Amino acid sequence: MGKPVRRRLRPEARKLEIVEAAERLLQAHGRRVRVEDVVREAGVAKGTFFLYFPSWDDLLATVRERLIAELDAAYPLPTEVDGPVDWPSVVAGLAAAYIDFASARQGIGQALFHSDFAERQTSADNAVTRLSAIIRAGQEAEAFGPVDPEPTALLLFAGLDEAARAVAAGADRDAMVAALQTLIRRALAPGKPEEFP
Amino acid sequence: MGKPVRRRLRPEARKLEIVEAAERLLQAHGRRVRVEDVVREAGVAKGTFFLYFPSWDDLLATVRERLIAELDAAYPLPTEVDGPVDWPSVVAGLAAAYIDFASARQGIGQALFHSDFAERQTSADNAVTRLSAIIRAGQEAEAFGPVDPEPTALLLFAGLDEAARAVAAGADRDAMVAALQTLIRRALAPGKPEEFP
Amino acid sequence: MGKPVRRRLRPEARKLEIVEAAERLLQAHGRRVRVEDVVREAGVAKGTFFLYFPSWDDLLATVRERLIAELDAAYPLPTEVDGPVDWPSVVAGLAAAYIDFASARQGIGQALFHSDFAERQTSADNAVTRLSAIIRAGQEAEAFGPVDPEPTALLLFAGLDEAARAVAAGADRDAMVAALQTLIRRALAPGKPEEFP
Amino acid sequence: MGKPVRRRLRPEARKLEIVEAAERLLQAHGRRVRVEDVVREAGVAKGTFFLYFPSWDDLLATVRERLIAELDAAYPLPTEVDGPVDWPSVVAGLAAAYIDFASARQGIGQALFHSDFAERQTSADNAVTRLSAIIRAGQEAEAFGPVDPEPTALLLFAGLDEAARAVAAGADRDAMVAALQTLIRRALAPGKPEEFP
DNA sequence: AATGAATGAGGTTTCATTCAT
DNA sequence: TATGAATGAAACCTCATTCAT
Repeated sequence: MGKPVRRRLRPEARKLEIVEAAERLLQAHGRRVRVEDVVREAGVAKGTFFLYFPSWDDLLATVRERLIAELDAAYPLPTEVDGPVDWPSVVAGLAAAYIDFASARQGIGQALFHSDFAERQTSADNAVTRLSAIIRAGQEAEAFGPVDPEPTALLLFAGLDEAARAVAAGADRDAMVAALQTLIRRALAPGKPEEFP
Repeated sequence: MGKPVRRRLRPEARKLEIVEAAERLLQAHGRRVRVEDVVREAGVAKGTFFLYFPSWDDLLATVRERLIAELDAAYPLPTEVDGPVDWPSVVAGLAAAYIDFASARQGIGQALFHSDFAERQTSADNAVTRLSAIIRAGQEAEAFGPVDPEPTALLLFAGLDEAARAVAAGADRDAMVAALQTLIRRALAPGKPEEFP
Repeated sequence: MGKPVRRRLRPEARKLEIVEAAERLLQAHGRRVRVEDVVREAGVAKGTFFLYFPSWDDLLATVRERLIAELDAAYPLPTEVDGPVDWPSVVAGLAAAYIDFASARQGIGQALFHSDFAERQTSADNAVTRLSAIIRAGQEAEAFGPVDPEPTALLLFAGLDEAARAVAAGADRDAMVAALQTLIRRALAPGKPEEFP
Repeated sequence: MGKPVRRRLRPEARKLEIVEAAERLLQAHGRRVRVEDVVREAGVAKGTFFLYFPSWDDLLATVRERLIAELDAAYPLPTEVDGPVDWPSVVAGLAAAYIDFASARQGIGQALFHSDFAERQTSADNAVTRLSAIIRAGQEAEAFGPVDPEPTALLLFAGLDEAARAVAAGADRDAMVAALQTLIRRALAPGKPEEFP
């Protein structure tokens, strides 16, 4: 009721409002969110959306960048730290943190990584790359066994992702975290292949 | 006058033709397949499709059931076999087999498990259940360590699924299988938790 | 008032209804006509339009083909006729006929030949080609002078087109026809170049 | 801090900058040019455009006036010259000049004369009026035959326009000019109607 | 006088589903 | 049982014009 007032904002502020509106909706409804929904949530006209995002995919790309930046900021790699690193603990800690982070952003993850958008992206697969870097670092420190880093990182990350989804869907978070940490410990434990039957 | 012959088939036969046409197309084109495509491939009219499948989702459900049945048939649980089972080898063999099975059906998997359809299903998660049953059986035979069967099965299955996708997308199949088998061996190896740092 | 009845027609009949509706509107409003207008005029749903014409351009292409076919049918080339042809009279007659034909279809002509659609077409320029064929035929019969057929046909056709537009816009039809016939007679009259100062 | 300097110009100067920017773009891209493009090229804000031109059509009207003025300045009527005028040569010269002038401004011509804008204008048809004045003058000097000046001017101008378009589109300029000059010579040649079969 | 953020009606196209035949 | 013509609700995107600053 009452005509919507035309609020004039600085471009970055307006763009941010739209992205945040989109994130709220994506979080709640995942892939199903449409431009129409976002502009209603953000309280702007349809044209305003396309003023800041030439296409829907550009919005998703922006959300994706923000998500990755947020993740990077929250859980920086311990590589740079001086002194010996307790790699098993680091990885276990990251795993728990990732589950909490990703399960709280399940809808966004779905829209970004399990949609047509994902197919169109030539994903740098940052998360997997990160994980395989950690595995290599741990191997160099002789904290981890001689597993093949890239495929193993891919497999473990799939587990991480699935765990987050399960937690978001209502699974027991603590059991999930425990299982994941056990899995990772065993997967990366030092020891020769033949010691594992 | 060139009027196409309307073949009158027994309902199950007609339904089967449609499902098989759908499977061929889903295999090739995944989520992108439309009703239009299926009826053309099956050589039936559009209305006929909805005669046998009240909605598109019902078709996918049927495809899903068949896929699971096929998997069950191809890789029956070794539980029933008499005599001692070499659990590690069984699991390793199943892993390789599953990758080959699923990577050859990547399009179907995408349409079934990574689409809006998947969301609407209250998946019984048969495959995960199967895997956790195997883990339990191995544990009873003291071939596997004391991991939590359900979550571990979920995580390992996520890895299996991702491995199949990667192979379908062109990754090195043998490296993938090797990494997966190593992961599973280590994950399920006997031994107390404290032996894994 | 009252829900629109769903009339089921044979595809050709329905397609024809849509084309004819489009022609009526194009005739009246030229380039301004939109899909929305056509479906309202034809009394069909929007989807029905795209059932028969994959895109708006396909409709225009169909209208174009019909227009050219109609023109060809109405004014067949006299080339095939036995016996000597009175070329000047033939051309004069065609000119008058073309003006009447095209001025009665001005809106359609605009939509087809003076719009973005025209730019997208690699026009075979049928009308100009026809005219230059006539000029060549008349030259072979020594009824016309030694003008360059192609460019001359292009120029004369531009005159024809403009004349039709002027008549459609309200100009004196008879004066226009007379001027055009005079122009053509003089343009094609036998005689060497130097006889024209 | 990098804030762009707002140049305060006399209104006519600012308006001129916009028009010239528009002309450059129209020349290059014809009908496709948008307000957005013009303001970027002119280096002004969008609102400024509408300060000087109440609507897009007003810009086009201004461009049109300038185009006609430029044409008038470049090729003044020889009417005012003392002494006998070689009318055929004058017209032939004008024809060649017009083709070169117009083909070099094809994009502008398209935007002005073959667009929705053209429809909305009640064109004074200056160019045609000019041409018919020349024909009358030549007739008074008994250099031209007894053709109807207005319609003939309209038809010949259509030819001129089409020739320019063809040349801009890549046709052989010299052949086009020659054909046009021949056409005009023959169209206006002295002689009674009955001498042309 | 000048800016540029904001608007929103309007345009084409897609496709699961319906229903007259 | 079978057909396939018909539907219409979305979906994304454009751009001349407005107006708060």
